[in-house]
Amino acid sequence: MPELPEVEVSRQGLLPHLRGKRVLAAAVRTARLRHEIPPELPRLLSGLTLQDIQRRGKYLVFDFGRGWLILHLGMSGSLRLVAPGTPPQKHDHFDLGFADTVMRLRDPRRFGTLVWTDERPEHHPLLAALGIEPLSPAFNGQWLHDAMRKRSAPVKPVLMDGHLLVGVGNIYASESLYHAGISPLRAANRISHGRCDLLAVAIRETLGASIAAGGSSVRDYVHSDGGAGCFQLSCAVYDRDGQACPACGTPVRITRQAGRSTYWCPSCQR
DNA sequence: CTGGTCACCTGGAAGC
DNA sequence: TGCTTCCAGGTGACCA
Repeated sequence: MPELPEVEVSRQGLLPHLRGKRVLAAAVRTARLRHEIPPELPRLLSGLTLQDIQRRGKYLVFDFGRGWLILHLGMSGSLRLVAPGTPPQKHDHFDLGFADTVMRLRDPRRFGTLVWTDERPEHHPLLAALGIEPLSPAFNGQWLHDAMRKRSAPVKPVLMDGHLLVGVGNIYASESLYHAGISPLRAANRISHGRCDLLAVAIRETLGASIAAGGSSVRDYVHSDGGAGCFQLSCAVYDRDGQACPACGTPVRITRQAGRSTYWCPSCQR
């Protein structure tokens, strides 16, 4: 499920409930995620106080001052807060237990990741090679134009390359290109400066609007079933194959790129 | 280096 | 109803 907005909404929803609290117990029920959850994790976490929760790309970093828990939700992961004693359900793989609440990780497809590090997390192999944050001030059209200069692949899969920029997954790649009026089939290095400016703005605004939409229901998101809250923003083209483009009415087209579905308006996007 | 394909895993929807 | 097939919001290993 999660692209950058969903991860950020989770972070914002969890932080006020967990910051400054001490871990009473942690439990690993299923160790075999994408990377094996270290068996000693409960022992390492017990007694530590959660200082902060940061986000890097689609990763959450739980800062315990002298160690960091790095978490990725994969395709199907979600975090929720449940009352202590709540029986785990199928696919509830990990608990981080505090005195008054339990943060529970559910991930049916088990593409998620949960690792511990003693070193600065930005040096961890999972995070060290990540690209620029699209919501940071340094990300703009000029940066994008430079970064894509040597990329002759279609722009859509290039936008999804986490080594270039983080957080733009399959949904927001399609949506951002639509809002910028750029065809997903266009070679990344054949987009003008001016259109890179438009694209950078579209990426930032698409992500930002989605965070804002999810953020308004953050409490529901973490406290209820954990699934729905942040997907209220309707998409213009994503998952709308054959439906009318909101701007011109042309049927939205679906194309396969690098194994992923791309949705776009062949009339508005050139 | 770059770009495309595939595997990892489960579950829901669609097709027969 | 029940079986089969396809698809899903991520990532990195592997190959040409």
